[in-house]
Amino acid sequence: MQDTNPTFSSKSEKTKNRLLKTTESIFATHGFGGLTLREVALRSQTNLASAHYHFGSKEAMVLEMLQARVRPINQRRMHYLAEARRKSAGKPLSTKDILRALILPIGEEIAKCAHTRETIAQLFARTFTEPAKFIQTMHSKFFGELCEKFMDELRRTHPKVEEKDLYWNLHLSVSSMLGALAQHRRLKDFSKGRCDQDDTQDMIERLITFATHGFEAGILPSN
Amino acid sequence: MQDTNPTFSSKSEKTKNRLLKTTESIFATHGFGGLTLREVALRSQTNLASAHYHFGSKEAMVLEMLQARVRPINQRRMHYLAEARRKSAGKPLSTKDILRALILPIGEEIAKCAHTRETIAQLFARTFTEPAKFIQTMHSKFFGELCEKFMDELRRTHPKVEEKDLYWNLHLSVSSMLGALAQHRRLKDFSKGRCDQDDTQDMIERLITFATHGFEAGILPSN
DNA sequence: GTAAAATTAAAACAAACGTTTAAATTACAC
DNA sequence: GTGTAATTTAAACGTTTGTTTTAATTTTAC
Repeated sequence: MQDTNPTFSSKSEKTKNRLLKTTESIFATHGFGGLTLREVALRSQTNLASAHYHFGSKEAMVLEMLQARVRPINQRRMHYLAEARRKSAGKPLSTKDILRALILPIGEEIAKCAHTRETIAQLFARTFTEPAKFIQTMHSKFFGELCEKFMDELRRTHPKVEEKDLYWNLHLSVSSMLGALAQHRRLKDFSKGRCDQDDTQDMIERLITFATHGFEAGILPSN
Repeated sequence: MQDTNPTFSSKSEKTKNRLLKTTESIFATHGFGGLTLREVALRSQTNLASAHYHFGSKEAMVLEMLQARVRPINQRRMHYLAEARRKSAGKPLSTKDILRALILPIGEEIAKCAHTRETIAQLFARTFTEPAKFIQTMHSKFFGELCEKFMDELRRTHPKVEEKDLYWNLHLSVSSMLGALAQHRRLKDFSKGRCDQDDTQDMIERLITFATHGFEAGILPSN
């Protein structure tokens, strides 16, 4: 609560944008309950009332911030999937291609925001673990449809595999991705600096490899 | 906040135990910030002040509840590791044996508490994602040492693999486990009932397979 | 330049929170 | 049974929260 980061939101920026950026930063580290409108106002150099003026409520402000982050990522996921299908010329995609389309856009988004690379990972993960009901609702809306698109692709690639096994291993793949993001800090703590946790590219590649082989092992009849 | 579950804590039980059980239930679903002493008192059929009388503070109460859950799990992890080493008679363990020792105790703990099977998974996951600082501190204490024990074992099994790669893939294995627990509900939502999410045994087996193959793929020189 | 609209600022509100206090009740040793 | 400690209860306290209100200021349009 007492980080005194200025959150580098210069006054020149529009107020609404400063509010969103500050909200993002605080939400990532402190969660929805730990985010205070008074601290948002302080760090974004605005007034306490401006959050309500621009968004109507604390909930609405956080929701808008989250959607602004999630939407482009999901669009890029669909883009990668479409591109892969175009290249494959009708043949089913590989498991790795599908999971890459799922995971890569997250890495790209992290790489984009240079100044908040450490906390942006937590932001996405928190979207999934936040207890607040309105966030879970948003989450269902955003990912319900996406999930079915990916399932369609997985069914095409693995036509003989039971539905149940596909769901389970997609679930595990998504979970490993989110878990890795959420626990990103822990890697530094426990490895005592032996891992370069700031290398986003490296992390994404590791994640894709991990998920792909985990997935394929899980849909085998034996084992 | 307005679940009216009685939390089935009969008055016959000692007050302190009723408080801990109720705390566990609410913390799992609402997190630390969402847990209210007034609701704990209500659902455990005690007084608002009793939390402070028995534990000193809200923080101390939650901490005690968490430690009571985490400690036996970690003990069993060490037990499985020791047992595997005994059976192997000096030879290095398989990756699967090591990860099984890590994952299996969670499943056993979930299977034990029949009435809270759905929420207990969230409980463990929340331990890792909670923003509250005192929880992160506890977490470091409890898992820092454990992590090194597992790393020792992994080094023995994979002597030629770089330290960095072992850390990363242990991290990914733990992450997939926690992610799967945290997102347990989502599986039901997205699979529309096609997955039996209540089969703990099945979940654990899937997790072990997923993590093992993900891990081993991640420490290969190529790929 | 001026009126209207949009935005920012300051102050106060009611509700909810963890905590404390002090009295009432229960449990237990002798 | 009596007295002492342990426990439970009820009430209040001081903060902090999101929100609302009202006034001041800035921006925009003509």
